[in-house]
Amino acid sequence: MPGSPDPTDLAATLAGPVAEVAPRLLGGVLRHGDVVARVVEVEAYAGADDPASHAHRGPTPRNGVMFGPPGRLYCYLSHGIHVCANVSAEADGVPAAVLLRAVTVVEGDRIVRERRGSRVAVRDLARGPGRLTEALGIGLGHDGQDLAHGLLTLAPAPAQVAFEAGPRIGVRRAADRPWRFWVPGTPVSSYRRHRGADQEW
DNA sequence: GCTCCGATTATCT
DNA sequence: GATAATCGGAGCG
Repeated sequence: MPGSPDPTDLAATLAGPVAEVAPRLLGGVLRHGDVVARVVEVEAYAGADDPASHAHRGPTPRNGVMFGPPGRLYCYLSHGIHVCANVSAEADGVPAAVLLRAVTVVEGDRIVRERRGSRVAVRDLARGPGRLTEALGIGLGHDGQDLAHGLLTLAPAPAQVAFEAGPRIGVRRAADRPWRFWVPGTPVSSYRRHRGADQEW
């Protein structure tokens, strides 16, 4: 169907410059089996021009998905223990990804509780990239998965939701680049500057 | 090989 | 607010 692009087409939604398309994922629906959650916080990571990005120095075995087509899941292990989940962006061959930092659980609360613990505060169920993947049951085995079909999917919101922007959390380089986006009034991470963060911009 | 160091989190003061 | 835990990658020689 020619004309205006389908806003619910994940790959088309993510095909543009990552800092522009990242906030479009806010309000989107992330689903893994019976667990459904709404995306409320993301960060944009680009390629050679973004020194904070894994793809900054070119492709490696780990970051390969960032160089592939948009709409795939890029999973990596952080600090030896935490899995972080990203969605690849920009055209096939151009490295970029959107880090999923926080979601709010819409359905499947019981399953999430089994994974995260019954005593965890509601606001901490999936606030933070490591907690998010634990809550959704996302692991390194999901690296490279197409999020348009299957058990694990991401459906963009039909229309852009209101959002705010600020610097990315915990990055040493390009520390002032305002590439974190979140939905006001939802539980998101509190900002932490990296110790000895570079000046840039 | 070998070293350095996190796109984090839980726990402490 | 500050810091330890923890280990796979990336960078370098």
